[in-house]
Amino acid sequence: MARRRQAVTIKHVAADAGVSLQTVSRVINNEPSVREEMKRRVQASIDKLGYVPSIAAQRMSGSRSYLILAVNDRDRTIADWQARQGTDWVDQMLLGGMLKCAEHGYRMIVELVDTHSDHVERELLAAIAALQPDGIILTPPHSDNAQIVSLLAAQNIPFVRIGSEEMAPGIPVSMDDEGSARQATRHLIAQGHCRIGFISGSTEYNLSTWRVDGWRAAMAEAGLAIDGLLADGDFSYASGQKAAHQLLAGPNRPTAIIASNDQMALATLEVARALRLVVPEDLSLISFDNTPLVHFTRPPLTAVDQPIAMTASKAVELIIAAQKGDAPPAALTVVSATMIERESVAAPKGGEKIVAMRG
Amino acid sequence: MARRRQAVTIKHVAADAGVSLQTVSRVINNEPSVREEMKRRVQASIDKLGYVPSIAAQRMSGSRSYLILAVNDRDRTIADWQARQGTDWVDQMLLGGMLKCAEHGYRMIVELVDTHSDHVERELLAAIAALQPDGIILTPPHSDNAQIVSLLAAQNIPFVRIGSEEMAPGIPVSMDDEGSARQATRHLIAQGHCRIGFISGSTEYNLSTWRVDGWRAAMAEAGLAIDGLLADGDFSYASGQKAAHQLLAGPNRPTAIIASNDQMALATLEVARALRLVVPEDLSLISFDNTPLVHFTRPPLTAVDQPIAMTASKAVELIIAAQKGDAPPAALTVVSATMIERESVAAPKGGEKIVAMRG
DNA sequence: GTGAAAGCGCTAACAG
DNA sequence: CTGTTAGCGCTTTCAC
Repeated sequence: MARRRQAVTIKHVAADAGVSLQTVSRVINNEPSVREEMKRRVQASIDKLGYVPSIAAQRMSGSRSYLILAVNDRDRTIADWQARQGTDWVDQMLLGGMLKCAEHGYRMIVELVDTHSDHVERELLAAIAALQPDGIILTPPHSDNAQIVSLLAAQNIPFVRIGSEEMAPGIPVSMDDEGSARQATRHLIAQGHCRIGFISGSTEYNLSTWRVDGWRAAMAEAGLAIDGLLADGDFSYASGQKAAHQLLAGPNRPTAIIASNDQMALATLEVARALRLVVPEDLSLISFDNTPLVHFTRPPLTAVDQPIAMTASKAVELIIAAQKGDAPPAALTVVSATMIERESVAAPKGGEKIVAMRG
Repeated sequence: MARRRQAVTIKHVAADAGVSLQTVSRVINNEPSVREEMKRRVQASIDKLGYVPSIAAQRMSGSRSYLILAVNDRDRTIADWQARQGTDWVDQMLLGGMLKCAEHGYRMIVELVDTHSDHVERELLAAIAALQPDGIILTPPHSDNAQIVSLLAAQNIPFVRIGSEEMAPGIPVSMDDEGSARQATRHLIAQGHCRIGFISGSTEYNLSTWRVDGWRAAMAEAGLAIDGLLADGDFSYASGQKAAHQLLAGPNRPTAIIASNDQMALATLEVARALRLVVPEDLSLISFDNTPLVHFTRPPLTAVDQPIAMTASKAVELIIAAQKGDAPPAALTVVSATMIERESVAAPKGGEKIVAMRG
């Protein structure tokens, strides 16, 4: 392949505008110390020649690379892509993150990294060395991986930890998992439910714990018991089936269930159907994440939306700010989740409803 | 932000191994003219120091950037991401393309470009100037956009046109739309269907035409009439509703329908339900693309899978080969699609079946 | 086969 | 405010 060179460089612009390279550079980087008239003149040449700075050259000379790495868990991401069940985490990251990047002349590069492997360090370091990104966005379960976090801190590279609340190095951005779990639980309580089951997610993810905590808190504040109402899952469909069975097959079953993700909610729906329980008449159901599949179930699921796009967008903003030298936010950044009401929730049958209405 | 420099550079490796920069460079690029022993010695230092070449520096000195651009239509892509209906085109591109890139030390960057706008050229040129990618993957409808194609050809940059069959500049890779439409139609004919309706896609996409052609060809080879059996859609749900209505509401309606994408198939399913037609008993249905939603409909849809991951992977291979100087394939590269059978197809009721069985 | 020199496009540091 | 100088890390000549 022929060796391609930059078609039009800063030199051409400088020559065309009759100024030094430096002045052009200053205009490009929007530095204050340039006269308006100069600025205009240079900008005219830039537009005329269609000049665009080479990020490789910019990076070389020690400034920004205009690259932000979005680091996702390799196994889970690939599994999701292959399963084709509609999990659109990466798309939502791109939607929020890439578009925000574009606004500022940055690009987002998706990078897959094994959380588990003993060569996490090597993988990450290699990506950093190769790309020299201006910032890194960590997603669960990386966000609270001590090894990764300390490595990044040592590299002195701005990074955001999505879905984290730990005040470790890097900027944590929470998606308010506990709050939204509480909100969902309260919603069911307000409908008159007293026995509300909860299916938890993989303990590898801290957000699993927070979601359980939110449910627990809401139940407690309403003075409701939770014995036998918590079932363990791991986000997989199979684990959801098992958990739903455990919750629904016995006596004194819950009148409502919250599942920690959509796959497990789907599983619960199937188990309910098999048990001849009609949703929402016999069983109300709320799921977490609000991935595309919630539209297609019968009935469509009321779900807590995981605000990934918004969070990714926020993460990019925080990184660009950090890059500019701004201090990170003092308080935890929280992007709040909202619950999308569909058709899987109703008041419970029978007396419970009345009790609640009186209360 | 502190100015970050490459932690370990080629210099460190050279010093450690006691050789010149040049030799290290040769080892990195796997050039033949290095003695085995030297190579081993240098490699040992590389491993020891954890050296990874800086892509920016490599790019600067005129060699590869190890970056491949995957160019998608901005409006459509963003609309899909926002709609959250499970369209996973980008994911599948990443699955196939990014993983193949990783095998060769490349990265894939997703880029969104407006097909329509008058500044397509500027957008693309800007991306090329900024990133200096080693290759570009064009997706429909860009793949047959003459403006884009000639621009890229002029840039002397290897590019693949996915979903194209035109022998224009760049390397076309077909997903065999006509062939798979023919296959789907034949499948229905083999089940005994004689009146097979077809809902076409947006004419902005050439593949829409090919899919129609495949259906037409299969109908013709079976000696079946197609009058009143073709309805125009544009890939949207709404257009699918309209087309399905047109096909199903009149007299002498088809016993089977092929929709040019999943959204329109979904719409057809709803229209059929409204018309009290049971799928597949009263109406067989085959859709195109096989996006996640096909799992979740009632019944799950038999669908022609669009082999995006495989195609993206192939595209990356072709670009890397071109980059190395290999000649592009002489013949059109075809990644064949397969039909995934689910539960939306059955033999038609009544006489038609018998006729077909006799034939 | 290996090494030394030059330069890719840009910016940081310093002059003026 | 603007221009000059010196690299950034690497690969390409070209010598040896």
